[in-house]
Amino acid sequence: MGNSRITVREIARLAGVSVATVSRVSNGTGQVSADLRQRVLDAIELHGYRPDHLGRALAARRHGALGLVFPGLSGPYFSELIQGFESEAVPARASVHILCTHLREDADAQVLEMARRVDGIAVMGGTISEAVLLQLADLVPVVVLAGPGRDAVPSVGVDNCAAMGGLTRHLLAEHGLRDLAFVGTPEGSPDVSQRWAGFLAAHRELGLTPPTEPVRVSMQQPDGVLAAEELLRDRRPPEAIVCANDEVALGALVGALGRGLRVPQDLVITGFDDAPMAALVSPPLTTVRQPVRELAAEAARLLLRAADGPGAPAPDSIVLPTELVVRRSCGCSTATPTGGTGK
Amino acid sequence: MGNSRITVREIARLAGVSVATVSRVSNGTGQVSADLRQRVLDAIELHGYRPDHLGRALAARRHGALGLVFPGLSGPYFSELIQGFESEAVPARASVHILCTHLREDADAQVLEMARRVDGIAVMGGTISEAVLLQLADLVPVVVLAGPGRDAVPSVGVDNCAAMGGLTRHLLAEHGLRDLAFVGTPEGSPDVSQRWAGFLAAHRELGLTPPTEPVRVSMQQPDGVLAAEELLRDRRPPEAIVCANDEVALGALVGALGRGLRVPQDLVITGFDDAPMAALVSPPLTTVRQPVRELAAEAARLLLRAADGPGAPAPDSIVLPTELVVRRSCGCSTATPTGGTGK
DNA sequence: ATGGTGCCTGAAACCGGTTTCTGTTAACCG
DNA sequence: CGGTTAACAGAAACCGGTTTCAGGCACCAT
Repeated sequence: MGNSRITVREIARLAGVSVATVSRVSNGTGQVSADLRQRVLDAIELHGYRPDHLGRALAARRHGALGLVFPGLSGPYFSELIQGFESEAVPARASVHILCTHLREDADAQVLEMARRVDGIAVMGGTISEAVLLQLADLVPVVVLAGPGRDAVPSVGVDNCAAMGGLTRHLLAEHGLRDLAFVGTPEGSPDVSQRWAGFLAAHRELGLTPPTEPVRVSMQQPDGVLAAEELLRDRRPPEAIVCANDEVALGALVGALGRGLRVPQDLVITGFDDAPMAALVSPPLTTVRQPVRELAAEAARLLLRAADGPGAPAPDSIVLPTELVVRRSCGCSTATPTGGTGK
Repeated sequence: MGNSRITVREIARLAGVSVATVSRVSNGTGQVSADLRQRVLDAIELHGYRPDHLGRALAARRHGALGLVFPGLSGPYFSELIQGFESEAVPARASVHILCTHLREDADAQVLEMARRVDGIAVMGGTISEAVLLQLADLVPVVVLAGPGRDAVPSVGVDNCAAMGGLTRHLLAEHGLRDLAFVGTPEGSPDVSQRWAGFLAAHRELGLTPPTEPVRVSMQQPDGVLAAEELLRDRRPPEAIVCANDEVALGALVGALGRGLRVPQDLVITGFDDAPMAALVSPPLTTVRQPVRELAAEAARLLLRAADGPGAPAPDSIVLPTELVVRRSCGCSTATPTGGTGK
């Protein structure tokens, strides 16, 4: 490991100035004569001085870091999320702490612990209890990602209910399908809960009877395979499988193809998210595009702003638009006009 | 946002003791009489005092955080990696900073910046240049994950070359296949590079001629679909597609099934990693199991130890064993004896 | 010459903890 | 009872920066 740390006082001594002057030069704040500035810069350069992050953070009472909390990361969704978040955080010189609670029991304690190390936290909806969320919001600016906000906690998300409603209507009205299964666990996250609600609402709007229960599985690709097997083993399989996200849909697709079924002729499958794979599988997946990156970027922006000015940061909730992406897995032959479901 | 911060001095004043005593109580260090201890604990409890992380970190000259750097996160591999890393870091009360360089140009600067905020960094092999790696190692303990170490930089990984050699031999010798394609970009990461080397070596051992070039694609599922299409469009498609990881293999499988081919009768496909999906698709994927979680956990342990005692931390490199997992996608009818390829 | 103004500069206080060092007190021992 | 020792408590220094505050100085107008 390298040379021991060099401090401001060290540089000050070497340049024959005060620490205040060194600080002013290294931050570009305040006025310093050209002469001294150069002496200081030379000393800094010569000894490779870099101000210590901790000292600086302590003085500024600011960590220069944002936190991101979600249940567990898997799949393209979280990848996009993190990238969107970083795209805002990094230019603001804030590092990103990630915590996946992954159903651990001590998740609450860990989130609270994180609150003491960052300037703001974005929490995926449904990750922590409401009580802890409020407790958290009392410590540090918080925004809920893809979930409902609270009084003092703004949220960033999309209108899942409307989006899934649009997709479901497409299947019911334009394709005349009647026997739809929904795969996903509404209790698992607000996202899925709203999508299930939209699925039900679309049925009722058209005077149809939706299935009473969703097929409850977790949200990853392997779970889609399992769901497909469960549904197709049935003596009376559904006409369509409406999946709560693309990953499950891809799993279902693999499961269906593996059983020798043709999609969409024998079975219609739809997803949600418009992951990169969705366009590439055959048949390409009908789904709903969600601006995940923008969602996360928006959350980061909100947090940075709140961390900057503690003055009435207007905890508005933000809803970004989605877009129905019609491809072939629903039975459409070619790209039909895709309708935006914004807000 | 909550009440303004309470400090040690505040608690000390309220409890009628010195700050030293408060510190001793809140850390459990040193001796404090039962009387004073109780007074302090009461004050702490009453005002909900939690020592400030920055102040503490500054005094300890230690961030209480580890960094994890990789090119970009996608798929189950990184998910496992992060979880393994966290499984060691969190109990040690260290938070995890994540940086995905994702081919950004300023990646070097960002990694260096991260070095000033953490006590140690694990870098995925091939993420940053060797020069920067050495520079980094001069600032903070570093370990290379899944890639070659340097003199002063220990590494944690598996013997990819031997593992892929074993898999390739299985296809060549036991299944009598002759025309194998390799999908993956050796230049992209040390991992793939070694797997390609193992693929070539197995051919030569058996006196066979390997293909001269791999099919160069990126390592995600959509890329596997593309690779399959490219290979199968050929007038003389290969007998088997050996993929550099499971994600690409799953993509290839989807691509092949989508074209109406039967696996393994018409085409053999193998993966690498043993992702959860690998066992669930049909046919289940023959692959190599890598202890990703343990790899990451080992890296975290190494870093924590190095951060603790700067005294000669023995930068040993660690190689964990892999296991050939034979399933049906290679043509084996049932689970045959699986041979461990350890070290 | 005098007073006012603005630019630089450095001493010192501050951020919020930990730790050393010194001093007091009580216990224990011969 | 005198002396050594251990336990305990607090003042002050320290970690490495930033920022306030006051002073010195040159320049200008009166």
